[in-house]
Amino acid sequence: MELDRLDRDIIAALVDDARQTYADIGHQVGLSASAVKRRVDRLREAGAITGFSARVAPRALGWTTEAYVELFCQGKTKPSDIALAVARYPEVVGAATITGEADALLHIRATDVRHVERVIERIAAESFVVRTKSSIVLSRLVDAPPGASPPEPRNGSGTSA
Amino acid sequence: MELDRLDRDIIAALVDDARQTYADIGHQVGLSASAVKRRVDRLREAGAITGFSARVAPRALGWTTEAYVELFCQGKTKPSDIALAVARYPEVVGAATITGEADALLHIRATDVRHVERVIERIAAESFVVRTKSSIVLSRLVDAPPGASPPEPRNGSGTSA
DNA sequence: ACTGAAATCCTACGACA
DNA sequence: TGTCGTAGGATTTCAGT
Repeated sequence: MELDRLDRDIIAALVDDARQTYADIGHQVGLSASAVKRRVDRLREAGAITGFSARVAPRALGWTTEAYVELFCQGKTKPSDIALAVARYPEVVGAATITGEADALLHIRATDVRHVERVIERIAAESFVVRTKSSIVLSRLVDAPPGASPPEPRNGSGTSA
Repeated sequence: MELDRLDRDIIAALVDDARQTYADIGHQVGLSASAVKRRVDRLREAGAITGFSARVAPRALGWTTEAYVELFCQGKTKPSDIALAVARYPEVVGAATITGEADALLHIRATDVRHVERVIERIAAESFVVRTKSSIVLSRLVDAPPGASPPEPRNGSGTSA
């Protein structure tokens, strides 16, 4: 699907605040309320906007600790095997297969360091896991909503500075 | 602040769909619409809910490639230095200082591998950066909304399986 | 075909019990 | 906390460009 700058502006506005009125968004991007709604509906149908979600402070819910865990797996472990296994852990909030020495990288949220340890212990016990290498997060520096900025790969890197 | 199960259920409902009506949420958790609104207002004021955001499919916006980059910094680099530096890059959607060999881990989203390369090149040129070690994401396995699940560290790890 | 405007329905929000 | 009443937004329809 093709997105013009109006669509991008609307998405940016909705990422910033998903409960804004269509009139407000229209005022920001220079459109009428119904025009905005039409485009939003189209963006949802096209799959560009997958839904609307509350932004939650993990700390307020008790998730005070996070960690990244590299997974080293047996020879021919399928990504889907890893996906199925780690999806069972609510503490695993992110996972991806990656290039490099490790096969996968997990992002874990837990209530404390002891909790992290328990989860890693369990994951390390999965049949396909050979070894793990974990890093506890000391302080989070950036936590940006995904896709808030426009990807215009004209010449530079997208950064004006 | 203290959160009871009703609050958690409301948050879960809002994470699932932030544009639900208060009446719908109330129906799910067993409360009236205005009671739900009162709690939501309280949760926002307390900082448990920080806002409402549209969930966007990065691919639809052109972010087809992501990578994780470990940063090795000079002796006494402050976390705030790293934060200020990487915050200038819209491609850096996540960053944290971590334990282990590396000092920080960056999460980067870009339009293609070439774009990733350019960003890493620039970040590597930052004064405090000694070395970088990057991993391109092959496939994303899990991408959970933060804090969707309840942290009840009773005995196990939170996982029933 | 896409936009702006009007009409109807429904939700949010405050007051009261 | 639940119920009620009102103001305002959401959604549909219609006309214009």
